[in-house]
Amino acid sequence: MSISSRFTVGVHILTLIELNKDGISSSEFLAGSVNTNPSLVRKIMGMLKKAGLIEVQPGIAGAKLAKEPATISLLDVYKAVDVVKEKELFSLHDNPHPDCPVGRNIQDSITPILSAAQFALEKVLGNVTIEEVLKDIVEKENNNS
Amino acid sequence: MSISSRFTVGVHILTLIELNKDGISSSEFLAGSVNTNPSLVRKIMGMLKKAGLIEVQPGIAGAKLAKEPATISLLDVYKAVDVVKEKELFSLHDNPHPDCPVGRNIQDSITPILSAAQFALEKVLGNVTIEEVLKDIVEKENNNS
DNA sequence: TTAACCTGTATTTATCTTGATTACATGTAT
DNA sequence: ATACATGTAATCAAGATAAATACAGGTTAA
Repeated sequence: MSISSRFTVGVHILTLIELNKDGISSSEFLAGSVNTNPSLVRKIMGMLKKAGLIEVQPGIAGAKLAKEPATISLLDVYKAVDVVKEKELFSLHDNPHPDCPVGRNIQDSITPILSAAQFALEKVLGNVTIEEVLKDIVEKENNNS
Repeated sequence: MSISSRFTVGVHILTLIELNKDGISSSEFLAGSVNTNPSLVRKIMGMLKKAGLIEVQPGIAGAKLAKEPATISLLDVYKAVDVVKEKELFSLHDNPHPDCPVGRNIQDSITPILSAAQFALEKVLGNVTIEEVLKDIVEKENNNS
């Protein structure tokens, strides 16, 4: 199992909007770069908008970042597109048997560990911004020219 | 999306095998505590056996840990039951468009970040052992008696 | 040896999530 | 009024999970 590509697509979208800041980033334009359909892009754009990361208006082509790219972390995107519910990255098996010492305590025992693991993952994502991703891409471009 | 309960069920199974070390931990016994069916338990037991974490023999009832519980980490279990493939916790969207600077570089740019995040998660799991989980459960039992 | 019981493994099925696709209502601009 | 964009819902196929069933093969005890 893996985390929905909505997350990485969201990062892709935000990065491209910033790179194309002087142009018009319509859902069709973005979908072309991601290689998916405009509807999915609009759906993700809706989530990013709701989270206050981009500005889009009905009827008007193009999206812009709502904040400086240096202030948007990958964690912001991760949470915006709702790929993993709070404290639910790991699934527990329901209704372990209460007559067994392990059964009646295992969930309380391991939940903090699982939360810590999830938090460690999120912390890494929180330390990287859209600006850094874009800068890295620009560098890669320069090295290959 | 969430990570299959095979992982947490695996932890449950190993912990109970150790707690019940003087008894016989058959698949039916374990399934009763987990509250699932013996077939699923045997399937997971097969994975744990393959990973060298438990000892089971065809036809002979009961499983035993193959190593000291202090030497089995949750990361060992996580890898044994194969819930997340190597470097594939996050999914990337296939075939971004090569004519776009973002499209042709985004995957190389964010893959190291995603790997780092996944590694951070795994590190937390690697720092907790079955022995610690069992000890915590025993403590919880004592506090509630 | 026979009967009872266990593990190992395959298959089937229902359920859920994802992502692709289509459709269309609503908003904007020329 | 026409053309085009966003917002959103509905549908669909594909893939994964876990429950359930079945049975082959191994072991033990009577």
